[in-house]
Amino acid sequence: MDVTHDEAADNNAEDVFRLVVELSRKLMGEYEAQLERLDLTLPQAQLLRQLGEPRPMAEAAERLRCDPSNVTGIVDRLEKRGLVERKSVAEDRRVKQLELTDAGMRVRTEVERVVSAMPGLEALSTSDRDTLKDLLARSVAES
Amino acid sequence: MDVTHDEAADNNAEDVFRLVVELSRKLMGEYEAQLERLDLTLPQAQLLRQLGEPRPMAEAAERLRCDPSNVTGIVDRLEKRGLVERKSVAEDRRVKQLELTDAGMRVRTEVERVVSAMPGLEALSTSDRDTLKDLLARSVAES
DNA sequence: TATTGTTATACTCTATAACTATA
DNA sequence: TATAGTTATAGAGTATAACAATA
Repeated sequence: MDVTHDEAADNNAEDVFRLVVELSRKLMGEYEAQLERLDLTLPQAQLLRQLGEPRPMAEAAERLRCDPSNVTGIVDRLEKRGLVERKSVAEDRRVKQLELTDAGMRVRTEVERVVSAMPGLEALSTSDRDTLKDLLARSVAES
Repeated sequence: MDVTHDEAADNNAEDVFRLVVELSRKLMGEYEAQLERLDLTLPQAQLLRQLGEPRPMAEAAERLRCDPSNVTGIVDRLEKRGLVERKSVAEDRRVKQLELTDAGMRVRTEVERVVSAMPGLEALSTSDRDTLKDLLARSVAES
C-alpha cells in the first residue's frame, strides 16, 4: 500500500479487504495460540466444536468446507487421542457417525471457553462494537 | 451460532470474532480463487507483492511472518517459473536479494489488479464503508 | 448406478535442527 | 561467535482419483 497519498480520498474495497484480513489474522493468531495449548489445530478444533451432537463424516466435511477425504485424516488424529469415535449406523451401514468421547467433550468445552473469551477487541466501545457487528453482518450476508 | 435467540442482547467479542473470521474467509476465498487463475498460492502472491523493490530473503520471511527456511521453497517454486531471481549482493555475500524478473513484474501487476478490484463489499454504502474502515483500523491498531 | 468413507498420491505450507558460507 | 540461507526431516492440511462396501 502507498501510505504517502491522501488517506481521506480512500474509500475502496481494497482498504477494507486489507483491514479485514489483518484483523482476522490477528484474532485467528490469538485463537490458534490458545488452541496450541490444547494441542489442537484449527480444523481439529472446528470439528470438535461441530460435534455438540453426532454427525456423519460427510456432513462434517461439508461444514469444514473441505473434501471428505481430508476428514478421514483429521478424525484419525483425534480418534488416536481418544477425543472422537466413529460409530456405525444401523440404518445405513456406509455411514460413520462421529461422536465425542467424554475426554472429547471436556476438550470441546475448553475450546468453547477460549472462543467466548476471545480478546482483541477492547479498543471499541459497546456501541462501536454493535456498529461493527452490524456492518460485518451485512457484508457477510451479501450473496 | 444460535440464531433464534435475541440478537439485540448480544454484544460480545465472540460475535465480532466470528463475523470477522467469516468475512475474511469469504474475501480470502474470492482472492484465492483469482490467484488460482494466475497459478499462485497465497504466500507466493504475498511475496510477489512485496517485491515492488528487491529484498533480502530474511526480510521477505519477516514480512511473510514465517520461518526463513520456508522462503527457500517458496522462492524455489517462483524462480523455477522465471518470476523471481536470487541476486548476490557484493557488500555481504551471505545475502541473496530477491528480485522480480520482467515476467514476475507482469504477474505482480495482475495480482495488484485483483486486489484493487476486490469484490465482496457491495452491500455497504460509501459512508458505511468509511465507518467500517475506521472501526477495523482501530481494532487492528490495538496493541 | 449412486453414495459413504478410505486409501494412494502428490503438493504446499509449516517449524525445527543441522549445515555451509560468510561476516 | 553470529548471521544468511539451505537442506533434511517431519507433520498437517489440501485436492484428485481409484477403490470397497453398501444402498
